[in-house]
Amino acid sequence: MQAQVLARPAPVRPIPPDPTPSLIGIAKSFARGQEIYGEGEAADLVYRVVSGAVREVRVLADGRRQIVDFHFPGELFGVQAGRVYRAGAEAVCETTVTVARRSSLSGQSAESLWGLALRDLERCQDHALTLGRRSATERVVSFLLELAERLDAGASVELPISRQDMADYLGLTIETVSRTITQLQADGLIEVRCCRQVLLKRPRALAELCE
Amino acid sequence: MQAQVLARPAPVRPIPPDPTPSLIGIAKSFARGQEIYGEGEAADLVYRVVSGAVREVRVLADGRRQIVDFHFPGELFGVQAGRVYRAGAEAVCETTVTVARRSSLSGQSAESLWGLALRDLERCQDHALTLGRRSATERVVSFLLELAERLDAGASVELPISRQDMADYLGLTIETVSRTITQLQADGLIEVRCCRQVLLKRPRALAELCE
DNA sequence: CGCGACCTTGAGATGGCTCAATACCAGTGG
DNA sequence: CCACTGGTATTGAGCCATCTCAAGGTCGCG
Repeated sequence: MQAQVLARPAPVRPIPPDPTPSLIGIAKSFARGQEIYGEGEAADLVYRVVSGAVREVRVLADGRRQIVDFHFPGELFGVQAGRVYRAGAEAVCETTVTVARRSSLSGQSAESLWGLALRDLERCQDHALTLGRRSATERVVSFLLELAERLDAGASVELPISRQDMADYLGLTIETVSRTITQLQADGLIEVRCCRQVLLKRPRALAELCE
Repeated sequence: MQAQVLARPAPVRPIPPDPTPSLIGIAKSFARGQEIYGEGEAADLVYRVVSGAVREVRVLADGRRQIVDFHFPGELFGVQAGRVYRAGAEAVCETTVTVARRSSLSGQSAESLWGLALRDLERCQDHALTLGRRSATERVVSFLLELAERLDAGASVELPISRQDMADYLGLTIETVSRTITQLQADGLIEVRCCRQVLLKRPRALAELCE
């Protein structure tokens, strides 16, 4: 049985690393779990995470969920090719964003906007590889490593993300995620201080696990 | 046992629907299966399909393959955020493309390039939903429907794509793809004339199957 | 203290995988 | 013309990774 000191979402430091185009907008806050916009709504606004984290969600008619991406401080989201959001966006934890009209992007250089979309695309393709071809263990490990990198967290990762969100991102069930984490700990590869704080004890070995 | 009149790839009509930026380049042909560029190579060229079809492939160290996207006539591919291709590109069948230096894109408008990347991204997110949350039957059906639409093929889809490529795109094995198609035919939803030519007999029912 | 949200663990079921055999077709060479 | 080969597709049988269902634990909060 696992020690379970804290079931609250870990705070995410508001560090905008700003490789994205500057975008002035109105600040807005969302509570944990709150919807920022819904699938199918008119996509006339674009957003940028200031602090917290955002999930982009696609849902099937029968309720199956797939999180297609997370966004962390400094990142832009809500930009669409069409006039409607293809995925919903929700706050993963207490989150603040800035909002701007989409038209306010037109002044940006082609390079910067295009680069942003391309980076998202590449991350999505990595994700597709994970979903299509990796085992449960590989999925969880690659997720932890990706998160450590994106949050610039070193070896000690504070998960702003629940087991359910991990499962919905990784195409697994919550039970499988939980069991996998337990097993990784039993193997000495990670240490789970509390369920939202994970220490990557053997990053080299972890990286080898997923390729 | 299935009639199997033809195991050759179906030809893909060279119909560039040209919503993409005009891009003059040198024409080049590739044989079925031939590599156009490899994962990790310097990404200084961009390509456009003239006829045929192209697959973008990510491969794990142990050989597991995931096709992250297909490209059909008129579509651009090979554009990267970084300086290196993140996925390899291969000709699915006899294919001709035009090639240009990446720098030749800089004259294009922000809107058009950006829109292209965003469309690819949205398709990739759909793909992630399929890989993460749909059953084998749903995957195959959504693939057939997507292909019918992208090839503008109506109800009679000529697959330029082998069972193995379908499997590698859908995150399944070739056996599962084959069994699924057999079952769809037994259910009267499709008719397989030869293994590369599929008739969607009840498109409505098929669409309902995957959402 | 009791409730609700979240997480873990166990036992059994199952969808898709693995391994193996067979079939079909195109091309090649005798 | 046939035999043979290699690439592709289909089918079957058994297995296993993950899912489902169910129970219990931990924490934060009213």
